[in-house]
Order: sequence, then structure tokens, then C-alpha cells
Amino acid sequence: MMLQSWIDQLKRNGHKVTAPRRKLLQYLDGRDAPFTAEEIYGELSATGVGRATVFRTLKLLQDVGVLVRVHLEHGCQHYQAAPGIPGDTHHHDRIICRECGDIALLDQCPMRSDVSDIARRSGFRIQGHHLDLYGICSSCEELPTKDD
Amino acid sequence: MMLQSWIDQLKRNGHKVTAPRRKLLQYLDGRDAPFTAEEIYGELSATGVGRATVFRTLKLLQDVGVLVRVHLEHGCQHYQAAPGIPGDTHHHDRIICRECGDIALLDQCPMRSDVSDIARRSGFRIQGHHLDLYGICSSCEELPTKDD
DNA sequence: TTGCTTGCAAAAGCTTTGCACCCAC
DNA sequence: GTGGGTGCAAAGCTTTTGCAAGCAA
Repeated sequence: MMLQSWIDQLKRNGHKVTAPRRKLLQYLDGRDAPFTAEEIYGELSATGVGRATVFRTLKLLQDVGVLVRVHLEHGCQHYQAAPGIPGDTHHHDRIICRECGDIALLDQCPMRSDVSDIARRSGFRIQGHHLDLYGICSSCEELPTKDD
Repeated sequence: MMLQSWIDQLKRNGHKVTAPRRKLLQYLDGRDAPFTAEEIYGELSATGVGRATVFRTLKLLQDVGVLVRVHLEHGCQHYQAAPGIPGDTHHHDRIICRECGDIALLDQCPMRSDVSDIARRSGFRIQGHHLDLYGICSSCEELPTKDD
């Protein structure tokens, strides 16, 4: 679904659409939760894609805005498809499920309108923000609670 | 200032207060911005502290709650003293300077009061959040702008 | 064709582990 | 005195780089 627009995005930036890139994008297309380089390599190596290519492609896809690196509570080498909102590539407030790692995007920024004022008291000029909400998604809420 | 309470925290958890640990805590005490293991090793190695000890101690201090790992835009192996606010160890909204990396804590949570409502539309039950504002601090603002 | 891409393997970082010695309690 | 803690060096992992061969445009 997003596949074609991602491919266009690559072309638009002057990059070739090669087999490994296509495979990586296909993987991305079928996946919503964040993944690590290791995970995707585990998946793609079977089809002959090299480790280095995975890293290079992940970096490339970040550069053209297809991927974003996400910073989870438990580590930060995770990647995820960037939300397809034109002109808004860098503002995606998220909700992350602590059980299953599922991520949803907020349809509305939950920041107060006077954020800049609050910030200015600290002497900062605000340029942007990065917000993750943490909680439990509906699917996990329904499951019998397993404590760990 | 925090030094003594951190030392107590170590003892309370059954750990010894050794010279390297004391040095690391002293470093922490005089520092507010996040630092990496490398930075602190660079600082402490001159006094004879080994690399492994730095990593082991950082992990230990996280375990007892003195340190938290922070997740910055550009990487996540950063550590910082946990805010000494009892019962609020995990809620520190921050402002981070994109120039110098300096970090300030917000004195007020800039989230709207209806966050939970917004989130609930995604089917999530919200437990907490992690917010970083990004911008330019006053010191850097004053410097002649250097583009890179 | 042409130069961007790739896979391999080696290198480079960063973090952990093994081990004998040491010191806070 | 004793067991946890330490420094050193080597090992382990993850990520990057070099290079000749391959392939999309």
C-alpha cells in the first residue's frame, strides 16, 4: 500500500530501486511495530541480502524520510516506517504499548498551546518535540493479565 | 549535595561504597547534562578507574535508581542522574539544546489535561509519557550562529 | 553503458566477561 | 578475614568501511 509511494520517494531523491531495497520496503510495508536492524537482517538474509546492505539501506531510507529511528524505553536502535503525512515528517506523537510494543500515532498533538511559554522560562527557544505516551493497547488489555 | 543520599542508596541496597563508585558519583553530582560512558571514562580513567568498572558501575547505579538512561535524538547510550523527586522518578519532561546538548527540566508538564481522551481514541490506556522538547538554549542563542 | 549498489570480509566501536588481586565492611 | 569489587586485557556484538563485481536506468 505504501510500497509504491516509498519507491517513488527513492526515485525522486535520485536513488535506484534495487532488489534489496524493494525487499526491505516490502518487509516494512507488512509491519507496523518498530524493528531492529538485526531483525530485518534475520528476515532478509535468507534471500541473499547482506548485513551491510541492511544497514546502508536503513540509513538511506531514513535520509529520504521513509523510515524514522524510534527511541523506545528499552533501547534505541529501532526503526519504523515514517507516518505518511506530507510536510509533517518530524512531528509524530506516539502511543506505545508496553505489552506488545505496538505503536499508534496520535491524531492530535496533546501539547498545550502555551508550551513555548513554559519552555521560555528555562531560557530555551523551542523548535520541536518528541513525545511518546506509554500504556496498554486494547488488544493487550483484553488478554488475561500476565505479570512479569 | 545529592552525593550522600546516593551513597546511602547504594548501602541500602547492600553494595559497597568504593573509591571508583565514589568518584563516579562525585562526577554525577557536579553535572546536570547527560553523559556517555565514554565521557565519564575519559574523566575518571586519569584517576585509575578502569573502563569495565565504569560500565559496571553505571549499570549498578541504574539498578539502584541513582541513574537513568536517557534517550536523545542522536543516540541513546546517555546517562543522567535520576531526578530526586520521590514518587516521580519517571516523569521528567525535558528541554534539550540542539547546539550544546544541555538539558533543562520543565517545571510544569506541558501536556494538555485531556491527553487520556486523545489517547483513548486510539484504544490505549495511558500509563505515562516521555517528552523531550528540542530547541536552542539561551547561551547558544547568543553565540554567533555557526552553520554546519 | 555507467556509476550507483551490492556482498563479502575485515575493521572499528562500544560493551561485557574472565581472572587474579584488593579492600570496604 | 571475606566476599564483593577492581583493573587489565581479551572476547563479543553491533555497525561501518573497502573493494571488486553486478545491475538499474
